[in-house]
Amino acid sequence: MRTAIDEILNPSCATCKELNKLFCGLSISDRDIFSQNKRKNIYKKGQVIYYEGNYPQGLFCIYSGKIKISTIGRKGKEQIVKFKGRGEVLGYRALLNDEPYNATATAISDCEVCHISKNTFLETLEKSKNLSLNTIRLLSNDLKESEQKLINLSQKPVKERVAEALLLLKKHFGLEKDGKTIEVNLTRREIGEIAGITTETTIRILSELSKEKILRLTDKKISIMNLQQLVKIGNNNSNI
Amino acid sequence: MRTAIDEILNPSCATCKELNKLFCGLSISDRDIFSQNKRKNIYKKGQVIYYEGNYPQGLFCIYSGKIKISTIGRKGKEQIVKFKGRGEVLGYRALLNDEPYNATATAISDCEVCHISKNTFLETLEKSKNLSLNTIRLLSNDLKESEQKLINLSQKPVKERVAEALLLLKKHFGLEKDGKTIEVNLTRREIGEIAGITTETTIRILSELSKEKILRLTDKKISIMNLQQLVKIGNNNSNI
DNA sequence: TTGGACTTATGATATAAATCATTGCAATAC
DNA sequence: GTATTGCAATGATTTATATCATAAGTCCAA
Repeated sequence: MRTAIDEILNPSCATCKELNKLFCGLSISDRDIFSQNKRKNIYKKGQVIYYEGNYPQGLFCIYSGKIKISTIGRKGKEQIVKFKGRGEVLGYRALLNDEPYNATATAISDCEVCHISKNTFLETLEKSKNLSLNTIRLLSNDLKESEQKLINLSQKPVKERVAEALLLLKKHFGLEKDGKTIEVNLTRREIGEIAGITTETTIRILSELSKEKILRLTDKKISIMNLQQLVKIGNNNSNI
Repeated sequence: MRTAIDEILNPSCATCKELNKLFCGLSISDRDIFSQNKRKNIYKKGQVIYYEGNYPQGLFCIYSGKIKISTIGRKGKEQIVKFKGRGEVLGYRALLNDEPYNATATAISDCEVCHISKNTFLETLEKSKNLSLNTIRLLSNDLKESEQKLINLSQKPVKERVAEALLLLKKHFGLEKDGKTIEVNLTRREIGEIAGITTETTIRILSELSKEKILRLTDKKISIMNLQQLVKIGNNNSNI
């Protein structure tokens, strides 16, 4: 019988189910298979969950914490591809293609991450209609985001890209109780890595947005004082 | 009974099956359902198969010809996202998400394109394990290409992007019998739209590559005289 | 508590690529 | 046969952003 201690050490996948778009709608028995074949691991801020180029051994599920997915581009410059938070799954693209990861996953806060073995996942995928339909939904949504980002990143000037990066952070991490401050601590360099621009340019754009009263910068925290205007600058189609 | 005329007017999906990654491995009965619920249409070069922003009514399958997928970015500038050829399927991302197309599909040569209705596809997807696993493979492969393109497009200088665009064309459309000339006619503007750069810059880069004896430019045709060098410039990871 | 390693900040300079402008050429229309 | 349009080609100019340089503030470790 499962005790409260068990639940803390290795939480049941049922606990996560509302958060997790991949496993929702799965049968009890399928969820039990996942619960029994996974382990929860701890990653400290800055630690790496998986490295670009390595082969996936399974699927990762975030139980708590925040993770960035990034790759090394030109001249060793890091490019942040996306963020993942509580309840989200990572590493499935590489797992499904049976290919090396093409990006590195790094904890940007302390994290608890479950790991489901490759065989467990792939066998269940073969059996479960719901799981494969959920996977299709997840992938096609990722594809949409990636294709949209492609256009944005290659065609928008830096100010719009920074605005967009901030909106992305807001969408993904939410706001503090004040309803204005983005609930994440990132350096200027990391924000630049989302927008694909240099640190110096990022700093300049941020202070420009601050002078325009669109943002307020306090310590590492960024508060959105004029969301409407920021959205207008980012003029982005979806990340409000 | 199907006659030869039937086959020309509305070819059986069985005919395409080796080419088509989505339908391969499907049961006879599933393939018959597709065969019976589709129509083959003709599109002349330059005609549009579907428009960005419109809702999908079904799935398109290329029986013959070449199609470009593009979107309108900044300042009305067109960005070519990818190409599709014989046997390939298009429009599934939007169909699966039940969202508007986020790009426009245009014939770049005369085409025959089959159309399978939305319901037929989605119902079969619910029923057929093979179809959903194939869909997953297709999507995860698209996702990989899109994520890779993201890094390339945003970080590489124009010369590398042009080299890459040419390699992409070679991969997708192949070479003529001489083993050097790319089997497609595109304007300089269109090549620029693949690489995300202006027409003038494209022309300059192409003539530079021509001076370096890497390319030979004759009329609209582009011949790759030094593939090794072109790959080195594109230093791309996968599109050889 | 001092030194080192980051991070923010800002100015000066360099540079890649866009934009603007012109010309010639080939294909198509009148 | 001439006008018109679209594309290739190239030069001159502009502009956005990267790069280089410096300084001050902050965090952490020894």
